[in-house]
Amino acid sequence: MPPEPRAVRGRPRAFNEAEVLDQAIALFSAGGFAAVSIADLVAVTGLSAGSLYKAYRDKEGIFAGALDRYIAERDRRLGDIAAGAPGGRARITALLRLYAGLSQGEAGQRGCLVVSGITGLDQLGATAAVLRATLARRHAMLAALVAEGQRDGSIATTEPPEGVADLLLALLQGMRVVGKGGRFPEDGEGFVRRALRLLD
Amino acid sequence: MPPEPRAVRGRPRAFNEAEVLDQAIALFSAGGFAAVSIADLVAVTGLSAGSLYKAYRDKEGIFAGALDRYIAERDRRLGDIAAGAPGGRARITALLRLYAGLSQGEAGQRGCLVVSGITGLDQLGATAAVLRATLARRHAMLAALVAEGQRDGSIATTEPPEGVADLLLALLQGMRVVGKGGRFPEDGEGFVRRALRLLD
DNA sequence: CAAATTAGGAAATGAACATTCCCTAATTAC
DNA sequence: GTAATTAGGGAATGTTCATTTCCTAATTTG
Repeated sequence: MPPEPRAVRGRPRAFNEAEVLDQAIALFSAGGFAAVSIADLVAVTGLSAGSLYKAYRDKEGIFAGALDRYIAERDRRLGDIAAGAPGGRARITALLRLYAGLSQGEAGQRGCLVVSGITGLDQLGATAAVLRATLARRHAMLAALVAEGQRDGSIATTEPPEGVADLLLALLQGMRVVGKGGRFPEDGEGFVRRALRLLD
Repeated sequence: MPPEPRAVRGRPRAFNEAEVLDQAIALFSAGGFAAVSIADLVAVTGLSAGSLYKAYRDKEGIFAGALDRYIAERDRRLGDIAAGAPGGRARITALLRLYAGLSQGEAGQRGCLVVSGITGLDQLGATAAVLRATLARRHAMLAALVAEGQRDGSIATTEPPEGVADLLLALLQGMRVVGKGGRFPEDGEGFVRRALRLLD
C-alpha cells in the first residue's frame, strides 16, 4: 500500500528529498549543528538558500528533517538486525557488530548525528526532545533484548534488564565518540566478544 | 619549588587566567567549538575581545588553553583516584565512580570538553592532535590498570589489557554522551557494579 | 484557458561573527 | 627618569551568517 502517486496543488518538488537529507546528515554528523552553515548546505545540495528555507522553514528545520531520516533509517536497520538473529544474546551481538562497523576507520570519523546532536543539545529547540526520545527508545529496545535473552536462557546475568541496557547504551554511544576520534580498534570482533561479558 | 614570583618585562596580566579558562571550559563543554562566539567569551569572562586575542592569539587558541587546563585537571584527578585505591580492580572501580558522578544530573548536562571537542574535530587545526592524544593516553592508562589487576589477581579476565581498555574507554566517553542527554541513571553504583563484569 | 497554489532561485538585508588597530596603562631595564 | 615592553580595551573592519523578499516557473482546479 504505497501512498497515492500524488495529487497536491502547485508546482511539485524538483529535488530528491532523500538525497538532500542524506547530504545534510553527512554535514551535521561530521560537525554538529552549529558548525554547518546554510552556505555549506547550499554547496553540497546544489539547492538555493531560498529553496531550502521554503522546504524546511529554517536551519533547525533542516536539521530536524535530517535527524528524522537518520533515526528512521537507523531504527529500521536495528530492527532488521535484531529480527534476523535468533535469541536475545545473538541479537545484541549483531547490534554491537553493526556499531563496531559504524565506528571503525573512515566511517567512524564521519561521525554520528545523534552524538553530535546531543553535544549541541542546547542550541536546539523542539528538536532536542527528539534526540532525548531517541536515547530513551534505544534504551528501551536494549532492555527488551536483554529481558528476552534472560527468558530464553542466552543471557545469564540476573541484573535488571534496564540496568544492563544503561551500560549497553553508553557503550554504543561511546564507540561512536572513540570512532570519531579515529581510535576505534581494528579488531571489531574482539571488541564485541569482550563487550558480551556484560551479559554474563 | 614554586616558580620564581616573576620577572617578566612589561605590564603584568591583570586577569585570573585559571578563572577565565574555567569559564571557557564551561562554554565549550556545553556547546562545542563552533557554538561558542567571542562575544560569548567576552560576556562570561568580562575581558575585552582585544585582551582575549592578545593572550590567546585566536579562537582556537582560547579553546586550546581551555583544553590544556581541562586535561591537566582531569588527569590529575584520575591519577589521584587511581593512586588512592588498592589494586587494579579497585582503581578502575574508583574511576568509573568518578565518571558516573560527572555524568549524572545537571553536571552531566553541562557536557564534557573532550567529547564536544572530538565531535568538532574537523573544525580544529593543531588542537585536534591534542584531543586524539588524550584518547590515546586515557586508553594507555586504562590498559595499565587492567594489566595491574591481572597481575595482582583482582581482575580475572585473560583478555589482553588493551582490548579491555578499548571497552572501558568507549564506556567512559559514552557515559558522558548519555549524561549530556540527561539520561544517565540515578543509580550510579549499580551502573558501576554492572560495568565491572567487563573485568571478569 | 484562467485562477490558485506551490516550488526554485537570485539578490537583498541586517545581525553576528572573528579578527585587527590603536591608543592608553603598568611594569621592567638601564 | 626614560626607553622598552607587554597588557587592556574600545572601536573599527571586512566577512560570513541566517533569513527574507520578490520574481519566475510548474503544476492542479475549475
